[in-house]
Amino acid sequence: MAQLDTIVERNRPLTKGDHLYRQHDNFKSIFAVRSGSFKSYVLNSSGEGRVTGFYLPGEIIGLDGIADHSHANSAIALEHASICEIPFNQLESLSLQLPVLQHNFFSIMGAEITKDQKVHTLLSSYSAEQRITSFLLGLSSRYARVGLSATRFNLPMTRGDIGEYLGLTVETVSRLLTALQKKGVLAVANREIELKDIEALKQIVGADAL
Amino acid sequence: MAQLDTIVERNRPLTKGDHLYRQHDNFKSIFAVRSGSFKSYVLNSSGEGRVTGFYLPGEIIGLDGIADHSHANSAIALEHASICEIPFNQLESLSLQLPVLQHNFFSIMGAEITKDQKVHTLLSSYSAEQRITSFLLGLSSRYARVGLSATRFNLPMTRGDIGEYLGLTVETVSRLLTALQKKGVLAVANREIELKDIEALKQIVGADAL
DNA sequence: CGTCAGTTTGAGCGAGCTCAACGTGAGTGG
DNA sequence: CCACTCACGTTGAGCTCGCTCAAACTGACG
Repeated sequence: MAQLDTIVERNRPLTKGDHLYRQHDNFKSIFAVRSGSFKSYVLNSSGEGRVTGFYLPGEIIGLDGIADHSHANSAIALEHASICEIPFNQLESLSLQLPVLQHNFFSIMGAEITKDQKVHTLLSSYSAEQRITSFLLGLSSRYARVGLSATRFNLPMTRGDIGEYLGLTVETVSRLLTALQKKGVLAVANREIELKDIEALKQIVGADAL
Repeated sequence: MAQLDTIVERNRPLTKGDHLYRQHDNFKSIFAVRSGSFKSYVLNSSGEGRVTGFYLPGEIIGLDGIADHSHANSAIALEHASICEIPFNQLESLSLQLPVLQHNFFSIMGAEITKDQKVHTLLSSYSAEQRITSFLLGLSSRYARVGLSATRFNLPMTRGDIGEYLGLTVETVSRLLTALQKKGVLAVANREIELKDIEALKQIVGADAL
């Protein structure tokens, strides 16, 4: 892993609104989020965007460019953030020498595929309430994975971003957050959220959590 | 590529309803579809399934098991089918020796990720009519890729399967196929379909085709 | 302290779902 | 070869969840 370290470039910090790359950009590197958060999105012909993913510390962003050497999404910082840039061709070369690295990278891509398929199920069969709940539980465990609180965290994205990601409107997202708060299972004030009853939230999603 | 050939196992043919693997099965191999077609699906706790993908000749199935060495989906043959089985650990070993193979496999996984993200956009922002249309155009170009007709082909899956995949009910799928037929852009009889006006279909989906 | 993006709340509407009934064709057994 | 069956498909009628449109509120930042 020390060898991986040699090819990683620690880039300058990014600030809210900075693009990491844009749709159709030439693909050169993947990025590991060190701090802060990003969203990826696509623009349709009428100029409106759809959010395709959120990326938190410890997660990998940019895999959408591997297939055809050009990014399918744009990626933008949601707040102050820093990243590690990993040039893809160097990663490939090094993977030929380090079986563990190759194996890990296959796993990372496999995990992305599995995650996307779960989102597919979520979008094709869950109600609005289940989508929001599942989304919040997902954020919770992703924050927990990097040692942050699983019950109290900040939403780095807007209600609109959440809506685009989950296939809902801003209004629906807002209304449901209020409704869940009235149920007492969570408390939300602006971007700050506290999950007060994880078990109840899991029950809303159904036995099969995301 | 001749070396890849040495690790591929050409399995016995499968018939409609045969499982290639089941959810939670230990992951051992990925499969290339040689003929016929498959669907992958997950069962939720209440026993109902959601289709997560369709696999046609020339496509790779089983990538959902790479991440945690266990399949996230079940895969079942929709008709008589044959496959090539590629043991994954052998593929990994060989990839260490053949840079081209490693590169190609990264590309294949990257393509799967890009495809899944397009489905995400489809499910989160398209109307029922756009979903069906986009789905049919997708099938069309996938059949064309292996030398079959892009305008006339058989639907190997049921209306129910299509509905589960697209997040619609059987009734909606059926109604929309009838409606599209009345518009004159396609003709459908049972499983046989003819796309009569590809341009019109693309227009329904919008400028950004899937 | 004004501005503007983001958020909330309300009222009405409609796309797609639910429930129900009927049609159809491929496979099976007599 | 026909009758039966059962999964699959179609069509209709009514309802509901989430969308649309509209208006007001909040807070961050210049």
